[in-house]
Amino acid sequence: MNIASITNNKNINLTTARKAILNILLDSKKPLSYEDLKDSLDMDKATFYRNIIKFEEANIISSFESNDKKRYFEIQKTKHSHFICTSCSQIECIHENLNFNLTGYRIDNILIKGICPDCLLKKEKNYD
Amino acid sequence: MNIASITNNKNINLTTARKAILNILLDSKKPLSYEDLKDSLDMDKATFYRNIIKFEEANIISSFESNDKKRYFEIQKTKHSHFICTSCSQIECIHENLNFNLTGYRIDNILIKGICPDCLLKKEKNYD
DNA sequence: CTCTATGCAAAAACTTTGCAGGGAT
DNA sequence: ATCCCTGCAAAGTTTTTGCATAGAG
Repeated sequence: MNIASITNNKNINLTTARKAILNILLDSKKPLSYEDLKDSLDMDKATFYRNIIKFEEANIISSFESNDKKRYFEIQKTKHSHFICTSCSQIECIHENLNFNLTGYRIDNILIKGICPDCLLKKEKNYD
Repeated sequence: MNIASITNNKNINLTTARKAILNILLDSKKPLSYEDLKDSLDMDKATFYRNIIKFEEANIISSFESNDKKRYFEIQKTKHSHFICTSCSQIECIHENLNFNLTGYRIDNILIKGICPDCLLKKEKNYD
């Protein structure tokens, strides 16, 4: 998987800025926020966000808001869902198949919020 | 279901402002944003948001960000998930049981993003 | 040349914080 | 008397917009 194949037939010029964004997201194992990305990116935030809008319109990347109120971006290399711990704000990719039938809907991504096993254990220790 | 039973044993004084917020959310069939609520609420936004933080800490209400970048609040009367259409931004409550086993996790709510049947049909008509 | 992409600065949208006054116990 | 709650104004955070310049085809 490479950025040329991703942007193929999508009407997206692969500028230096766009390549930089896509390459980092492609290499990353987890979704990244603008804050995570900005030090590695040599571009203005306006350019970043404008390109993000383009990528999302073209269904090249997807984003979701995490517990820390920041938006996280990713290229979905394989179909997966996300678990967000509302206690420690950790984001986990869930590769288990979550199957349910919402007939007629196109499902793009699934966000599950709750408490992760680690935080659940800590809670038990503190309050029991 | 009433607000007194909801706040029972939760260390939350039921002030006028708090009753107002909870009553509206309790009556509503769908999640509401601050913008949806503000005209019906006679309080400053600071008071609103401070109380929301309290309610969330007490697990009385939950919130999620929708496609319009706004935060939507609700009291979960019955366990359900939400579907957000990234095309028309509509929020739907999904009462179907989504079953998968994430052992060790506490799951509080599930957000599904995609395209709703109406928007899918419109897309087909425009582009086929 | 024309169209698209970029940087910079300013603005926008939503939420939070500081502080001082009010109310309840 | 203390503690919690509130309003107002100001600040904070993330994202978007306007405008002028630079670059690609």
